[in-house]
Amino acid sequence: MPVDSSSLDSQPVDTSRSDSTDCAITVADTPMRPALGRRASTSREELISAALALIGPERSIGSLSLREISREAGIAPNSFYRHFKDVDELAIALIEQAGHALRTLIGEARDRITPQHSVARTSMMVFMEQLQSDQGYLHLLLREGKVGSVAFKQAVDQQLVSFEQELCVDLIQLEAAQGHNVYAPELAAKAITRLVFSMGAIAMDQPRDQHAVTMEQTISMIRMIIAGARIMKLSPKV
Amino acid sequence: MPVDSSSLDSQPVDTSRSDSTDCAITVADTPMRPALGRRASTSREELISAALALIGPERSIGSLSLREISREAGIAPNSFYRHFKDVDELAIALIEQAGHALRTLIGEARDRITPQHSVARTSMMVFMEQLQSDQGYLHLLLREGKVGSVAFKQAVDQQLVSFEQELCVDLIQLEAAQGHNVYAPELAAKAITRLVFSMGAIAMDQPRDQHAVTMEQTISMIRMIIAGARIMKLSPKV
DNA sequence: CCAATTATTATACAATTGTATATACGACTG
DNA sequence: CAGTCGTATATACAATTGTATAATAATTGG
Repeated sequence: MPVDSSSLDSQPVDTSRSDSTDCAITVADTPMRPALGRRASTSREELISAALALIGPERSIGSLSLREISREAGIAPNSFYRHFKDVDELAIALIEQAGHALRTLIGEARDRITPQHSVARTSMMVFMEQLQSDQGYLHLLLREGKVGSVAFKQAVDQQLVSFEQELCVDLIQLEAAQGHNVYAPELAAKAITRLVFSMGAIAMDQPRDQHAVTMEQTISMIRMIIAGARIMKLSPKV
Repeated sequence: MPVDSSSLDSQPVDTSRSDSTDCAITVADTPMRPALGRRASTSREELISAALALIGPERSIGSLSLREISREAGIAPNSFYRHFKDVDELAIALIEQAGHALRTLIGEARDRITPQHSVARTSMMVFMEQLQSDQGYLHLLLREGKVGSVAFKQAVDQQLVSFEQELCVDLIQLEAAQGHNVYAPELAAKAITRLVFSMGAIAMDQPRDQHAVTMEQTISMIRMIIAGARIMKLSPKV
């Protein structure tokens, strides 16, 4: 509980310009002046991509500070509040955006499924493609699922559930087309989804030349699940 | 970059005792005196359990500060350094302890496997038991796997790999005892392990009365994997 | 074109953090 | 008993954080 405090905030103390009655209204507005007052209002998206730019292998969303994000976005710390109540709120928006983008992508890929490449393989290929050309996004869903506020975790989970549901539909349809029928397709879809995300998270911490191996492993695992689900449809007791 | 600073640290400013030349050597050592100087050296374990006490649904290890942990352990912030270089180093120690404890527990449980209860069911029961009587520990391995420093993530992953290996041995043995033979048992074991941990993490964020459902779902998933692995042993093409 | 509104800013400040420094205590060694 | 060494502490401090306040500029509506 500091008693005395003449400490200034923000940038290094510049005694030449502070402590004067009118401190900000410098006469000649040099082009370098940070444009006090109003500015363009695209800041919301800028904040989101600033956060996206800051997260990395060792930085999770939860470890980002409001000031850090604002700094990266090039706005004053307090401007943050105009767009989000919290860092947490931004995090949730980010997750929703990531989930949506990724599902769109995988959805498009699934429309291109050919008889040569199974559902499993095609989906995994898109998934790993995304992982390698990490524009960001995928990281979020892979690793941030289990830490953070309740609201945040729910947001992540909701995205995963959406994946499960879409996969479930495809699974039933594609298996039917091959004359198969699976036991508890929603469970199989959940198992596959969670497994793929687990394995994806593993891949993220691997050197890139191991990705192919991990991908093949994952495809084998998916096949086990599908094969098992077919069998269990025929005789649920195992 | 504060220029002036007569601010004191720690507790609220007590002007009656600071700013004197000898500030700490109070004459009469009242029994309440915080025992300056040396103390028992069990502090390392105390720090670990202090950290364990602090983590919860909304607090991950990475969000704990050195000072917070020290406070909880009842030692001075700087004493922390005598035991760990970092909070990260403590986190790794904690993970290793958790993994060891849990594997011991599940190992014991597997020795009690009966023909009535499958491997899957027995292991899951122990797992969920641990989850419910959350003495801590399990949380760590379930949710902290993918955020934090590289070293930390490796430590968590190493524990999971140990689980996989033990499960793999059991899997081969128990399947053989039933006259079965599985395809790529190490992959099946990995799939099961990762799935169980994923589902466990889901359960942690659920109300307790849903645990039974989640557990049954997980067991079904495990059966799919095992059934699939059996089939694929017979004809690897699916 | 002026007033009201709104978005953005600068400044401030208490809290907290990690760590540097010096000091105090206890236990062992002689 | 004295020395000294490892372990703990108190104090200090700069950095950073979240947020409160008030000022300022752009936009909008009349």
